[in-house]
Amino acid sequence: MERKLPQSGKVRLTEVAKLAGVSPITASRFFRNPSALSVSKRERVENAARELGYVPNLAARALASHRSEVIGVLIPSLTNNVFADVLRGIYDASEGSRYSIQLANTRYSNLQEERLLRIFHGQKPAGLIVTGIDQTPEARAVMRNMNCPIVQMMEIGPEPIDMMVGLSHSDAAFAAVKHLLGRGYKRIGFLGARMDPRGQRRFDGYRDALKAASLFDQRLVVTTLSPSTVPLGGILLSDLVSRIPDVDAVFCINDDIALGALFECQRRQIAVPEQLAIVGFNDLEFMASAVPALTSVRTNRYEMGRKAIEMLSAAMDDKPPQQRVTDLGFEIVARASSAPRRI
Amino acid sequence: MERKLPQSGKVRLTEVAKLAGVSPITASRFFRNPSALSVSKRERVENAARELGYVPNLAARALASHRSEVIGVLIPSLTNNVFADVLRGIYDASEGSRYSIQLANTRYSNLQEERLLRIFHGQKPAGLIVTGIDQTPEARAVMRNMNCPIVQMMEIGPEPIDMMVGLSHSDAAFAAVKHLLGRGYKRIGFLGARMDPRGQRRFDGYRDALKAASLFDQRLVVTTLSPSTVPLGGILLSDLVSRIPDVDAVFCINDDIALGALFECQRRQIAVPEQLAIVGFNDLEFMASAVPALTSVRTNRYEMGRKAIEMLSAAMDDKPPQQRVTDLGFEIVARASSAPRRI
DNA sequence: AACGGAAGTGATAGCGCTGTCAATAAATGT
DNA sequence: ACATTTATTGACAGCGCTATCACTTCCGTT
Repeated sequence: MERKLPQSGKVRLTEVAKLAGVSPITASRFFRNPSALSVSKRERVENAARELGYVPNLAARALASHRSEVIGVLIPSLTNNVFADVLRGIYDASEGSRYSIQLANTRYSNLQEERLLRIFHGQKPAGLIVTGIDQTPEARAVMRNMNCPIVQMMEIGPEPIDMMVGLSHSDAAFAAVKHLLGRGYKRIGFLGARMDPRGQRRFDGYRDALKAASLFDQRLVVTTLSPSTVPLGGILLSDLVSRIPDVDAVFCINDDIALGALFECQRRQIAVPEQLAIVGFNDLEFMASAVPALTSVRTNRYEMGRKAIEMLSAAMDDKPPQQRVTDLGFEIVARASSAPRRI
Repeated sequence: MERKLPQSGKVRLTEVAKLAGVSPITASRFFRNPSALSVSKRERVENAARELGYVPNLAARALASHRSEVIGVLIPSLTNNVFADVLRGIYDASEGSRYSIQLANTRYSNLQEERLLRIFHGQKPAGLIVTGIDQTPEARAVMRNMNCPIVQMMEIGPEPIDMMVGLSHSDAAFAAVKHLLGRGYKRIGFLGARMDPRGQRRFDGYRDALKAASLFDQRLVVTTLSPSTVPLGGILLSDLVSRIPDVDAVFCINDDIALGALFECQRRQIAVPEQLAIVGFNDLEFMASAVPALTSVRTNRYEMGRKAIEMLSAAMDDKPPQQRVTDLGFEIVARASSAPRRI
């Protein structure tokens, strides 16, 4: 905790330059753009840096160069498995680049999001990743002021702030329900929790698919604003089957709810899929293992994280943007829990 | 992306000071330690800062003060549910403080950990949180050089680098296996994946408990270095029951493996717990929902994250350390999957 | 041979803030 | 009334790095 003593092992760029026999600025260039150096100096600096164990002072770099090498990432939840995969993609892709990730949790709150954006704004990040497409006008205003490339991820929609990578949750839900309809199910319930914007859009897809088949019935919809958990899936299912005994399938807003619903069926001796088909959303790893294996909608979450960073990197390096909106799509992974209905 | 033009809204501390009619250093003090100012100047600076929308330049601050307000956090995995809870605790506790979290993923690699520590070292973090207690001597050397408070979390053990918060995984595993023994199970298998240090320690607890009862049998142990997943739990269980048909219980290295094992039992029509008891580790939310509900070892992960930040904060504010090592303990949550053995 | 231009290098001057210590004003004690 | 703290404030000097521009080669051209 002492700060007065000169740190023993402190190695500055100047030391590296001295050992390499070049000026500090040349040593600096080695780290920014090695190809600008002659081969001989490049090697000399490289060796000197290694020998001394030089670690650049990022604060000094940021101060002198007027830009931090930070990518801000705003996600609504740290608990939700879905974001674990996205974050892994983000961290993997950012590794090796000179950018570091600054993560913040909005907790599904627009106000929190605005607050965090203002904080990021002061840090002059090199890039920004936000979740979803429902930022408030105030939040959008802050972002436009930030003067850095921005990726909205998880979802795609109209009016990107800058760039987008994700999928259409309503299309995906629509396809999942179509799948159930195609397998002969007619009384298809909806189990929803949290009901954040993406959840809402999944509901929209569900509703539209059923309306198109003239099979929509509001009584089949069970939702809550509580966060999604596996136990909650059981509760929602209980509510549905006790009210509507003839329901023959459920589309769950995500896999946790689907798993909870499956367990509840096991508990109530409801045969899946003979008496009730189950479809989830996201295709987490456990879906394939469950008994019966659970149908789900695969989303490319890891890829989404990677792509977000790639799009940002390209923009930060002033590369021409390939496309502002990347649709990573989805895939209905049909498993036993939605086998074709007999009878 | 333009950097040549003077940023329009750039407000420096100097501007704030000028508007407030004080020297820059006084304005600076307002942000570090407002109580050092007279009431009148304090108000003047506060108003000036608000009026101009001043946002401090963190890079300049870090450079001048020789310390960043960053807490580095090293975790081995972003996918593992366990860390989601810990991270939530960390982010929740750090919110509102002036510290920001810098997260990095070691991927269960000591080399990565060393590399990341060196990077952090260059950033002069205000504090550091690392996972586990098995840092290499090199990593420990870097940390000792870092001149900031450090918390090792998840586990406790001898020779803390600085502070520790966690639990004894061997004690917890020992207790879990004792629980099974107490319920009348005798041929207790071990399903292990990843086998990171904490997994190893859980195995140690398992082995010691069985050896104490003279029931240890190496053939009951099935492990792999592959990462834990739910499907893998099924594979491990298959291996075990096909080789050792008379196994009557399994202690799983974590809940994902336990869930996979349960599904495999359902698939093979092995009655749980009548033919095979199952115990997991961590008590993730789904354990209580499963059919039958799965016994597990509850660990206080969220609390662990919070506590790590609290310990760091206290140390960073030069508060006297309460205790260097905090044992958050564990609790055996007995559920149907380890009901007392009949017969 | 003289020239323009590219490639490589270095000198200078800060970036915006805070540590340090000196200076002043106010408060206290004798 | 005087000396001596104590509370406030300011001047100065950098933190470690890089933007900028100027300078030196060393080419290939005409």
